[in-house]
Amino acid sequence: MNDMEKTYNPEFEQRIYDFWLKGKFFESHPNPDKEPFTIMMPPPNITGQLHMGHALDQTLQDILTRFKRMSGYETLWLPGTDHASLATEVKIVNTLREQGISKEDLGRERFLEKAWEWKNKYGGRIVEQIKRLGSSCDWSKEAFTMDQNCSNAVQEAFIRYYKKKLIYRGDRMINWCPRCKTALSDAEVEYEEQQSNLWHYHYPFVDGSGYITIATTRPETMLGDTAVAVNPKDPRYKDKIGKMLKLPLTDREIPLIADDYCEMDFGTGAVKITPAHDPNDFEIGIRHNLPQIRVIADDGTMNENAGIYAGLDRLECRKRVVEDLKAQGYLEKIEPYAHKVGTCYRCHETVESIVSRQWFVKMKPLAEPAIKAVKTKKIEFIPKHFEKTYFNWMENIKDWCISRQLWWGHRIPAYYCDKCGEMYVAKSMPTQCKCGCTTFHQDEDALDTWFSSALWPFSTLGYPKKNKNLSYYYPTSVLVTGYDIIFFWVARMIFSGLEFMEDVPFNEVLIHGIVRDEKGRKMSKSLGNGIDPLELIDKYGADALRFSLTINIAPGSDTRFSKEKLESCRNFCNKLWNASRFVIMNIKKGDELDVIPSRLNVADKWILTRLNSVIKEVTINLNKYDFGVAAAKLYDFTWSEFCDWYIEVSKTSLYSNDENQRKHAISMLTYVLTTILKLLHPIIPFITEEIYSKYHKKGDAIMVQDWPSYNRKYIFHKEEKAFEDLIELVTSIRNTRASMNVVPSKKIHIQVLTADNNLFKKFEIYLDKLAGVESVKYLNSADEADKSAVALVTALAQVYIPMGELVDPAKEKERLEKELAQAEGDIAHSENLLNNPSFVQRAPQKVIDTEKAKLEAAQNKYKKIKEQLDALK
RNA sequence: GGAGGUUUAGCUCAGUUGGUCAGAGCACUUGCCUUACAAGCAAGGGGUCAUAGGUUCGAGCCCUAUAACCUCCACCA
Repeated sequence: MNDMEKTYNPEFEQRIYDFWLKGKFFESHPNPDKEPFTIMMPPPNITGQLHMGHALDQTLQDILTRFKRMSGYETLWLPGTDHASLATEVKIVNTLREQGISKEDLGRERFLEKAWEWKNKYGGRIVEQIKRLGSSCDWSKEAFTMDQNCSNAVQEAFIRYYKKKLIYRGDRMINWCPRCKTALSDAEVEYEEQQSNLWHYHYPFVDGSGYITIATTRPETMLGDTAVAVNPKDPRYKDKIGKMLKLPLTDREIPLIADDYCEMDFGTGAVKITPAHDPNDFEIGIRHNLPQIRVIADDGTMNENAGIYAGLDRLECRKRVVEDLKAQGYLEKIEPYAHKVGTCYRCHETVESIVSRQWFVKMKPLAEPAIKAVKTKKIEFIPKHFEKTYFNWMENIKDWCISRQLWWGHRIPAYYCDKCGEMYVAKSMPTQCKCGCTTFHQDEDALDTWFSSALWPFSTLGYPKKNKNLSYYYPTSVLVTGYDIIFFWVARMIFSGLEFMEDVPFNEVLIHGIVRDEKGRKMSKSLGNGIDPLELIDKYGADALRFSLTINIAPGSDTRFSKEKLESCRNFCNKLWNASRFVIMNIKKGDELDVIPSRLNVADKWILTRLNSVIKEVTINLNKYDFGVAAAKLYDFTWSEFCDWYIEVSKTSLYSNDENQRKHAISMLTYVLTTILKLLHPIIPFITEEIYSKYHKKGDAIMVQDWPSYNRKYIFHKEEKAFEDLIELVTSIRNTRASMNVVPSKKIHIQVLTADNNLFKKFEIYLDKLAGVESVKYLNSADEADKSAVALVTALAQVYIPMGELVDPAKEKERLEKELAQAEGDIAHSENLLNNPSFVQRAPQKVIDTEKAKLEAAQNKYKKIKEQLDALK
């Protein structure tokens, strides 16, 4: 029966995963008799490599999925990947560049062929890596944001938005990445603090009446200035408003205008206005009807409007402009200044604000119901405080720029007449324009990746086609993700779901933190502090990694990864392995397994009561997504109660000559072990499945067993207390042995004075194994005790251990006095409370009762210790 | 400039509606190859729960300030 190795070795994980796949245990089908439980996996980028963030995200989702599956839900965890428009395109462009090819050389179609080639070759990597974690998702439904389903959904959504006038095309201020050469949404810009300068220089009035000094962080944009603005109330400039200024380094003249936007106390109070390259200036430009002069080209160099500076990179131009201003006497001072600069979230190049013709989603009408859905608790964030983050973003949202100057992605379904330029938004190219022309060209741009991700909860289920999956699984149950993509993704799924499905995409959003390194730093490529989960799995096993990511985490907070924690979890697996190995090696043919015998001893009743309590707590905590607590409870129960005490105690039965006792012990041990394995399964699926298979029918899978339920029938509070008293007694004896340096092999004899000899006799058989007690002599009174014995006072009994010369009366007296003092302290504490009238009046009866019981116990103990002390004298 | 979070043992973190809540793992000390496990067993040391007030019969837990650190959002040139 026992082919288990002595040390836990997770090499069986691959075999177990194959077993699950073969059994189709992960697959889900709409079942009207069951309630669905659905999770949509946040699709990792096809360019991605598994990192610790994925590992955490996957583990939590898998725990939920496995838990709900065992709890009787029709469980679907739908996996997939994201085409990651920008990230993938950059990757392919780089690969091509190494071969000396540019994407323009290749042309759109050939480029896309290459991209699909790349996707087919590498896009599955991350999926294989996810499988190594043990994720129990339904691979038969695996989706990709650019597969037919999702593309249909994207087209449908775009067209419906457009018809409702929620998508429009226009010239707006957008964020432009000069390296990626595409527009970016506001969410895709990351702000980084940079050390820069505030350059002060002046613009002279045309009429020769002096000059006005402005301060800027971006001198090169002055070439596109079309005004200088001051606050209308600013006394310094009040009478000069409307006058014309000469723009240095150019031959242009610009007006001095008044706008409330200008703060009087910042810089010089005067702001140069560049409507084509700054979002605020853009607004001011519109208010004052100023011309927009673009001076920066798409590639980040200065364009023809920059005169002699044309062709220079914008940063080079900055230097030259400053030099020239200085040479011509305009520059006044340069002040060091730290400010935040927007950078591209992919390549971290400084983004430029540029006025450009792009596609936008009108956000206000969409945000409103999305806010309401959370306010009315149709969607709940866990932890709740993330709702504030969500509201803050949604309430201040601006229109979403969705067009990208990329090829890899969903091409915008807009077509333009070759002759008159009339635009048609449709699923396919129109055949005839109203001008009569029959040739068209499609919009060159692709959509923001997040446009398709936003549809994920229903596009993966076949939307826009009405079908069984969609109606059964939507809305999904819970979305599990990190707080870093609340804006990118969660918020957008919410308004998209409400818009197209007329229902929320999920009922709950479980937000978890990020995995940091042992110093608390974010893991990042640039820091080089990333840890490869695959290496950890190779060395310690996926179960150990999963457990280490689960135990003691608090919802929503970041967690630090440490090797020590991982090792302790691996050790736990080893412990579980060996405890199981022990139980299994004692199973004999014909033994009844996994059943609770009809007659139970005190130890059985204790472990069953404890087990029931653990079932209850683990179930409650998993239901409220408190994985850290659930894992910790299981860790403690398995190790400190089942292994340390119950198994130890049951050895007495297993090794006895009484075959009935052995059978009884095996039934109980397998029952408790199997229950533990089930409870642990969602967290550490591989090892629990492997162990389960060792003593169950071939093909039986623990992953589809029923979740253990709390059973009131097996709650025995009296025996629970009695066994805990035994633990106290044994610990007390061990403590004495240790402090007296009695080697474990040396047996001792004890004398016992107890109120319940029968109860103690039930425990007597354990004492040899647990405390090295060879014989017990029952006393009728303390007087009969050996006078030179060490005396222990416990709830169960007074125990006298004759130690012969080993006992130093002085030391023994000291020990007893210490215990006496402690008992005195306890008594004083309780008495204080109970003598306090307001406590007795206001505290609940339950609290008062326990306090009274405490007092009584302490008084008892005090009395007995006192007797010992007196006897010593 | 707003918003949120964190602060508990040497380290990493748990502490559910205020009433055995002062805990776990690792580290540390001591003794053990006790026939499941040295990735182990047993015993132990170690914390004014950031600071100062307040509410309460009772406060890591609730309230108010303060400090330190972290994160997100925001157009101050």
